[in-house]
Amino acid sequence: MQLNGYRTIDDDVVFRALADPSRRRLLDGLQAQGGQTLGGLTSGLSMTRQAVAKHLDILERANLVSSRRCGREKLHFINPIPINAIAERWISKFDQPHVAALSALKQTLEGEFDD
Amino acid sequence: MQLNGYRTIDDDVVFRALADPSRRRLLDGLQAQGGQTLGGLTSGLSMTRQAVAKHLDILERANLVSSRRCGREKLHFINPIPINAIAERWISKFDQPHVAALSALKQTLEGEFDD
DNA sequence: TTGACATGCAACCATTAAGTTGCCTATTTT
DNA sequence: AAAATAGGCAACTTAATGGTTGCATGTCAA
Repeated sequence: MQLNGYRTIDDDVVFRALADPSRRRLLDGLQAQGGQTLGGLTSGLSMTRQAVAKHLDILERANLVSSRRCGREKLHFINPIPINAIAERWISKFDQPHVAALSALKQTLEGEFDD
Repeated sequence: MQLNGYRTIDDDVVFRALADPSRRRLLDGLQAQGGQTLGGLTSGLSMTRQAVAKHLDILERANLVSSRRCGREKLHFINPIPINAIAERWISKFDQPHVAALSALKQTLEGEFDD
């Protein structure tokens, strides 16, 4: 388990990254299709490419998105781990333990049908 | 299941409320002890009472905190439901189901030993 | 090699947001 | 009633943030 100080800082970067609706939409887009380029993500977002680039940078710093340079393109991928970690930490932090446990169990059971 | 438009708006209010570290600390405080007053929450936060009041207002609007007037005092309580809902929605939204299920199970088991 | 395409970088602008100060209202308490 | 306590309201300051424009760099294709 991590030290509290570090955890707080990490949380802060992630929460702030998630606070903007445009960034959440970008995550939606990357969830729908991984490996999209900056230009690809920009088209349809009624925002300049540069603005999208800034958002992607924030998402990358929050470790919510990872990217790979490929020639003159940069491919972006969603990184679900921090979202998962933070969400679960907050469930266990702010919920009555039994509620969290029940939800977790429900999730667990539902998960069995997916593979 | 809610309509997507409404959900997005709700999400936005909650995410923005959670984006500020002072507000997350307030939630921590209310989790540790419910029914605290504005003044009580202010003491120890190196912030003016008015600033705390603004934060509490934002948390209330996000439905993360509820309050009850009691004489000249206002008592505040954490409302875990939206956190739970949003966290779970994001787990299922952005994670491979089996990863979420495994983590959830792990959390459930470990949760028994947590403070 | 030249032009087109994909991205990077930097300055700038407008708005929001966090926090402050100052004052007012309401409820206790003595 | 008067003083003390708890909170509400509003204007203001400052810094962060989301977005823009303009130009530079790197890569691919003809």
